[in-house]
Amino acid sequence: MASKHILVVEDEAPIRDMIRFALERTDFSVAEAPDAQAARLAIAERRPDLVLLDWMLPGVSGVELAREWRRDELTANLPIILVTARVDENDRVRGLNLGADDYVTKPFSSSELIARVRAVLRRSLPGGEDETLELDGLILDAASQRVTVGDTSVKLGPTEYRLLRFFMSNPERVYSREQMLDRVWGQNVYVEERTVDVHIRRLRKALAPHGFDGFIQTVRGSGYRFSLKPV
Amino acid sequence: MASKHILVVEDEAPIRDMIRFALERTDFSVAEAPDAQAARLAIAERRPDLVLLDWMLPGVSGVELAREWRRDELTANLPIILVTARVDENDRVRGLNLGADDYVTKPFSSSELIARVRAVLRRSLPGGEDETLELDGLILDAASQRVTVGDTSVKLGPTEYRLLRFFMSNPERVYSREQMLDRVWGQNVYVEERTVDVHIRRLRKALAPHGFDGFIQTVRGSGYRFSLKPV
DNA sequence: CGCTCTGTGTCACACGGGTGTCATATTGCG
DNA sequence: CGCAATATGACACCCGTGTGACACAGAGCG
Repeated sequence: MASKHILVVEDEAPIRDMIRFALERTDFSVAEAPDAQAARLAIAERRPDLVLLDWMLPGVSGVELAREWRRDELTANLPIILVTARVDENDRVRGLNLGADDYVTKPFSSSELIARVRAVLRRSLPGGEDETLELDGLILDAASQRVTVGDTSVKLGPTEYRLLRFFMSNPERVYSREQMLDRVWGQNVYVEERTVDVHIRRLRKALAPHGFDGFIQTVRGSGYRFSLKPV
Repeated sequence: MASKHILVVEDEAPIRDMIRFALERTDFSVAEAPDAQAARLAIAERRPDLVLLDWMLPGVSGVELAREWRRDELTANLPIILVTARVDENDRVRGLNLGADDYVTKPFSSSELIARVRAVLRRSLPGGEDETLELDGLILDAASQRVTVGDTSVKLGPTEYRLLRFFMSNPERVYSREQMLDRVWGQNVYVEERTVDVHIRRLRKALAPHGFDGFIQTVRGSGYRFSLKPV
């Protein structure tokens, strides 16, 4: 397959070089940007499959940049791995809560970096692009981030959307709450497992008027499953 | 909750004991092997959910063993964590390249070990492989945790499901109540042996409408057996 | 700057079903 | 027949899940 393109946004040249070296050795294609402005240009020029984003940047910080991208429809589901020297737990939580897919703290080994990059890419692969999923009349259009059934649209929050997207990409399969947190919320997030229940309920509630709530099934003691077959 | 089974391949007894202690305290089920040959036997006897493999072993080294497993279709995606005293980055890369899922260097703390074990297990599917077992029309799909016969699905509680899964993975063989408690309930659990009888009955009752209850046979004085041949 | 609105995570509580244990009936074997 | 092992039904407890409410943080807007 064509090698994945990765954008490295990092102001310190030595670290940037180290990352580039590690990535290129593993056969990734790499673009670099020292600051937010350069990063915007780089993205416009060639859309990367993943962004390695330094938390601390001169001028517009990595956090702000990430939030900016998350708001824009075009870049909303661009996989982002935050790179930071901070170890503060609060920062970690904040970073992940704004939608980063993973989090790497300096110093890190190149093998760790590669592993995380691979993991995130692997997860975002199915349906990472503007794929539109359709299951039994339920249509999820990734390009417009919209879910419709027939001609009426289903109103979903961002998390519910990602949850449904995950389910529709992986139907007929049981996932534990932990796995769902990993793949829908992002790796290394610390949120209560029971939070999943709440979002499951919200998703069910949103799907109920259209009769699709039965597809989300509880597997007691294990987790949840998205299935076309009734219980 | 059936605990995960972990095989520890390590020639130095003190280290092996330390690892075993740390794992068992965290409620993992542990098997040990001091060398490659013993490891092969242990895997044949009971397939582990994960292997902790020492790099340096007398005779056939851990690296060779890992490569051997990776070649065999049956063990190709068995999660492996390499344990080693080496810190050379080249070795690390070699280890990961031959398919190890993670890498621990001695000396390591038991908490680090546990963390890595958990992380690797989390990535692999719940219940090990997503194999689907089929015996004479009775289908058990591990991915969706569903049991079907024809197009109707069989309603099972969690314990009955695990029990049936155990039986279908090991048919034509008698197991004592004690063995079944170990493998289905998980070791370190204290429940009455008679409890097995009750769950056997529940499983039979669930399978009866489909005519599969005869497969679960009582072996008086020994235990139970799952067999396609009638008594 | 302050307001509202929306989305999110966490908690408390309710409830239903799963689970283990016992008492009793039944079966198998010497 | 007598004893031991197993089958079965009943039952109480408790864990896992559903659900509503709430606090909090950002975004948008005047």
